[in-house]
Amino acid sequence: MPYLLKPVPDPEPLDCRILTAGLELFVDRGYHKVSVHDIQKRAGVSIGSIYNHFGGKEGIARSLYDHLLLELDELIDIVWQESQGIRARCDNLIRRLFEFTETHRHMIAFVFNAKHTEFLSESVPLNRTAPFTRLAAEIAEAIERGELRAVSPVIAQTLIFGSCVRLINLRLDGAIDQPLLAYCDELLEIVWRGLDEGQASSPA
Amino acid sequence: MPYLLKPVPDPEPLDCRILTAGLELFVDRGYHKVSVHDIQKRAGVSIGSIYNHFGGKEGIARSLYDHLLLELDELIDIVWQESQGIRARCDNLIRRLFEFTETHRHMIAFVFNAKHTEFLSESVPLNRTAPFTRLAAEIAEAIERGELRAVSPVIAQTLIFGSCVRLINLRLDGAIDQPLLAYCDELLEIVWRGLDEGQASSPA
DNA sequence: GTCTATATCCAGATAGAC
DNA sequence: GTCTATCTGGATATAGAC
Repeated sequence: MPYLLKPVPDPEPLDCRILTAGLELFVDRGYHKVSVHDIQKRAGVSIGSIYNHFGGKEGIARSLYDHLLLELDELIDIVWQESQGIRARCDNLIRRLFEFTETHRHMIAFVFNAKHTEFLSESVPLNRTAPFTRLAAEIAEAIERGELRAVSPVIAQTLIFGSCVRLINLRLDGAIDQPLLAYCDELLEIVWRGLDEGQASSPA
Repeated sequence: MPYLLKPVPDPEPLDCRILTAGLELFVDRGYHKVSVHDIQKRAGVSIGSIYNHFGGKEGIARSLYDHLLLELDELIDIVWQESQGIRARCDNLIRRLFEFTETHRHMIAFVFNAKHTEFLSESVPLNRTAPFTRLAAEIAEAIERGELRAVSPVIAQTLIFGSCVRLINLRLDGAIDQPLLAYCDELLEIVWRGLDEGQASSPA
């Protein structure tokens, strides 16, 4: 199982191998161009095992989706404990996401660079999942508290995380050559310049 | 043929019916969940005709992609003639894109809300197509001329069009209830506040 | 639980009449 | 050029041995 936050256990169990194989193939080729046989082959297990564990291709994708969203939620927990104030917290989170984009490419790509509604029947769209609604709520509350300018929450969310996700997309699509961290400070400075209460300043 | 800028001819020719049917089905169900038979049925033509005109399903998608990008490029022509200065031009363009999102949903969705690399073999990724590289170049030049703050071009592009595209995505995914025009002024004000040379001001 | 071999289905593509 | 009928490949899913 592809862990974003925890180390992978050593003699990797069968279901982890299946998930890892699926993740890599889905991201590299696109979900619809991957067959169960491809996954079976790469994972080094039989078709029977795949159907036993996950019930088929979509089951693998759904398991990956659920798992990675859970890890994202845990990441937010960590970040929210580490930092205080909406700005520092968002900075921290975005910086980590940019890092993970380089170090855990497949996982970030599966979450941010795929259209899940096209292969997960009845899946909640990404922006209604727990981590995303949570971030949306945090930003809305920060606006109410006066930590950010009094703008529409949806606009603030778009500016802050939309631009972050957009950069991740561009990087994963090969449109940006440098690691995203190279742009992190600049991006955040501009975003907060647009959204900060008070005038454009940049306290760390 | 689904025209973004011109009216549709009245006794709609056969190849237009095919393209329109394909566009609607691709957007509503997702490319991979549409069969040539579905398109044939909805367009009211035979399979043979589809293969004659477009060579198959992918041919339809490619034709749509090429055509819509061309129309987007023409739209930029129009906008660039109508307005002067990077800010007014971007405002104008974004406003029109937001309008089209309401009035020409399928076309906007096909261009901005689909992963073309997943079904068009060897297709240029969206951000390397003519209209997008053109916009990127315009922004980079505006920065050089001093019309915008001296930031990395890729960041400025992300802020301006990334946030615009992101809002379109959210709207098309049903995450935003109001027409995007309701947010247009607010979005642009914040974006330019972050990017304008001189201090945050808002000349119409 | 894991495997191989096999069945079933359906999408993409073609052939050939009109 | 347009149509119907048909072929073929490949994917999902299952059956049944081990």
